[in-house]
Amino acid sequence: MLKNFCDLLISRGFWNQSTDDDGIRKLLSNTTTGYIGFDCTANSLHVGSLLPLMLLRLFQKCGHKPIILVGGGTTLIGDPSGKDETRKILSASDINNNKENLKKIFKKFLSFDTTKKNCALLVDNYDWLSKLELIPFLRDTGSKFSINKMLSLESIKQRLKREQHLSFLEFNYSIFQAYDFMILNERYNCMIQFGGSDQWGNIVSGIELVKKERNCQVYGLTSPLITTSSGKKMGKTADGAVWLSEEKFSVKDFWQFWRNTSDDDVINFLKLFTEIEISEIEKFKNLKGSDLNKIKILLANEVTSLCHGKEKSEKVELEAKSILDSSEIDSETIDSCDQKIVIKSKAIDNGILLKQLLVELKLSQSNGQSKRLIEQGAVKINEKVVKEKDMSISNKHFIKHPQKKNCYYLVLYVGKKNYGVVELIS
RNA sequence: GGAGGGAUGGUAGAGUGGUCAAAUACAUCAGACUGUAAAUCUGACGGCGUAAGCCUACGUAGGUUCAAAUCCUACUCCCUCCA
Repeated sequence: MLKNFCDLLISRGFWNQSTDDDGIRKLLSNTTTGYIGFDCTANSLHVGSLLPLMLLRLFQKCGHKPIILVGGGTTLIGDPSGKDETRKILSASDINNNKENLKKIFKKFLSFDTTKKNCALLVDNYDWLSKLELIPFLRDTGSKFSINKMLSLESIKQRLKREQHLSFLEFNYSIFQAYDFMILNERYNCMIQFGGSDQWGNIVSGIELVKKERNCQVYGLTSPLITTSSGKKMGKTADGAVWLSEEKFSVKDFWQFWRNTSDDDVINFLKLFTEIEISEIEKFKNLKGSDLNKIKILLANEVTSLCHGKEKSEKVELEAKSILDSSEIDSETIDSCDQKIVIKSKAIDNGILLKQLLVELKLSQSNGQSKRLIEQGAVKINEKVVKEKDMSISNKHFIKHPQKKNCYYLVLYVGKKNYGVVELIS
């Protein structure tokens, strides 16, 4: 059992705003139940959702009971919070599929071991939202909401102010979220809701509803929205999000994502996304330059282990080392490289164009791009920069595999971090 | 129901008959410097082709024209305002 949850949250940077500081401290001095809602708009979560996951994990470690609510019902509506545009409405089967995939991720962070009293619980608001009937719902619950108040919710206000479209469907979102809280309170005695700071309005609505409807004081706590030091929303790269599931984002890239954290974020990220003791992290605070750079490896290892398992994390760390630090690539890296093709030596008797090879290895999108990359000095064959854009590769470029007999290979680099292996068989 | 505005490359956003593969910015990619960071500087940034060049692209389908992102017609979608 860990120490006080509140202090833990504050010291690690999870605490943004609460509805009642003292009340929450008091509540959390005994074991209690809390929840966070997740949309299932995608079939995986990205690093943006890592923060709430870590928060729930801590919550559970402190002995409390976490509930994960997946928004099977609310996803049919779409939350206007923090969005300029109407969200896409998904089909029920998509949502179901997404839900299944999300479960796999949750299991990595929370214990669902039912023999324990505080095992995590996964619920879907579709279970109750889908059963609602409009007229009774409007009478019982709708009457508790004031339009005047709803219009002043930040998420709604923003949309109206900018004269952006807001459908009635979306307008109802916060009512449903409030209703969720009420149901969870009723069924599981759920006392606190967590969420990102953009969820504040929705959380408060829920608290008010529970108060009115069930005469019970519940609480809310938000965590800050994490932006990188350069002010961008975290976890969005150019190609899209940094996903937590391997199928959508390779472990290698995931590790690299954390490895490349900018200096100013390292300490924060260690606090938020790893379980390294805070006292330990404090020691890193004064590090600069290459010393700080080394800490990023620790960060990458920790987060990757948590999300993908220690084994995979260690493997990619090793891989990273061998690509960059040594001129010789170890045999394991050659064998396990994701970007690898095997060709028959006969097939290249007359040579094969380097630019085509790059495309086949997915190191380049097109021959044209290959050419440009070569011209810019980005392409290396076995560590040697090649600038001849129409170069042809033949048997003589291949080198002997350090262990396997009769096996020849070739390593192609594009830039410093991307590489692919071509294996030659007779 | 009525009136108006709009749809351009990953995004934002110029362009309103030929010089447009389409300004500019951001993003991205590569190179240099470093520490696999940030900042900065340099270059690239539709496809095919060694190249000349060819092909495909400005919401969709037609049309006018020697020539269309640009003009006309129909359609689809989006937005705003009034009721």
